[in-house]
Amino acid sequence: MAQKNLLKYILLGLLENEKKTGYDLKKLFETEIGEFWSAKHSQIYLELKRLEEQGYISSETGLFGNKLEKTYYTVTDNGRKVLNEWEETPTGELPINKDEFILKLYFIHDKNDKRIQEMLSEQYRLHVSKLSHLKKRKNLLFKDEISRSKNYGHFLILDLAIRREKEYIGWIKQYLH
Amino acid sequence: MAQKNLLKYILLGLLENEKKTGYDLKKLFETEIGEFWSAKHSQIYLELKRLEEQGYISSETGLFGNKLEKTYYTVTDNGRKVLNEWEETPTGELPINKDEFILKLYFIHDKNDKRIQEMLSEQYRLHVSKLSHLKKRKNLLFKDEISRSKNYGHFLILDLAIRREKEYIGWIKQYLH
DNA sequence: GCACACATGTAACAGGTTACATGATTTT
DNA sequence: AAAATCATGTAACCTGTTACATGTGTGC
Repeated sequence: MAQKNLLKYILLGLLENEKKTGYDLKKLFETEIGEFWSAKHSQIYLELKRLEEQGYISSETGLFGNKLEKTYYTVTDNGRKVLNEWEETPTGELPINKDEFILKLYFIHDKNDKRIQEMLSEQYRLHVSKLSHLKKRKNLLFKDEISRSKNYGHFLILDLAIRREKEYIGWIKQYLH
Repeated sequence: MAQKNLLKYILLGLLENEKKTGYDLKKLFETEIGEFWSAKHSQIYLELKRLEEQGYISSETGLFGNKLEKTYYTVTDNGRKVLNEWEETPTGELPINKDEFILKLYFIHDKNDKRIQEMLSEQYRLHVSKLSHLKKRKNLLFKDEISRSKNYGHFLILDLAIRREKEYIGWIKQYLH
């Protein structure tokens, strides 16, 4: 995936309702966003620079709370415009989920190859652990109806992620003996 | 995803049992492999060159069947070695599935935002169509037990893909009104 | 004869990771 | 005092896409 620059929209989306520093954004990628997107700080800081040059965000540097020097970014009207345009554009074309485990499995031809069971066990561990993590997130963030209504999109994708993990685990169980 | 060079192993894996041309490989990415990986011919031809330089594959150019000039590639012993090493290495770390639709949804906060239903309908169409395609593939390739045993890994991942699409559709239905 | 599939390549560029760098503040 | 976290950046490099480029064989 080398060309669509979706990071741009993620940053605009994250800055939409609240000014944030590059570091704040970086941390979001380690938690919340990390479940469905990744980006390193090096890329984030560069992209922020570029977005500012393009006039989609504006920055404000200074000593906030008299401590470290920070640079806060806010979305401009122009930025809000491109974000909305993106949100309204139909996505089309399902993405290909590049999964190394799937790939390895594809190249194992023999039903009785011992590696299949080893690989399935490893995946079982990983997916059970991921499911547990996702469930905790859901409980933490979306206990009540109000929190769901406030961040409905996030609730929906978390729900999808959980269903997906359950299904994945069901599949593994079917073939793991 | 810019560094693991998994294409290398895909090419080795595809060449393992049968010599193929760059064009043959390209076509595989348009069908079979295309369901879980993508690569353009420009990248394939370059990677083949590199793999040959590194001694993992060898080539044979000529007029096969007295028609077009083609270059066939075969895996060397060295290539087979690195392929096996990769297959035996535990994959670890679940991949992040970068999905633009998921991303857009994440940034829609209001439960009653009309765009949610539009997006869900679009995804419904896409996933129903994908599911139908996958089912056809399964019927075509894995009708009987023998074909399953011969390409068991492929059968497994096709089965997973089908379950995944069904689950995805179930999720959409739950929230689409 | 024309369109399409076969067949192979190169070049420019964009997106993303790793590594290099630096310094302040907070926690142990 | 040391370690961890906060905070921001640059440079080298690799992967992968898009576009450019060229020529042959086959089916209509």
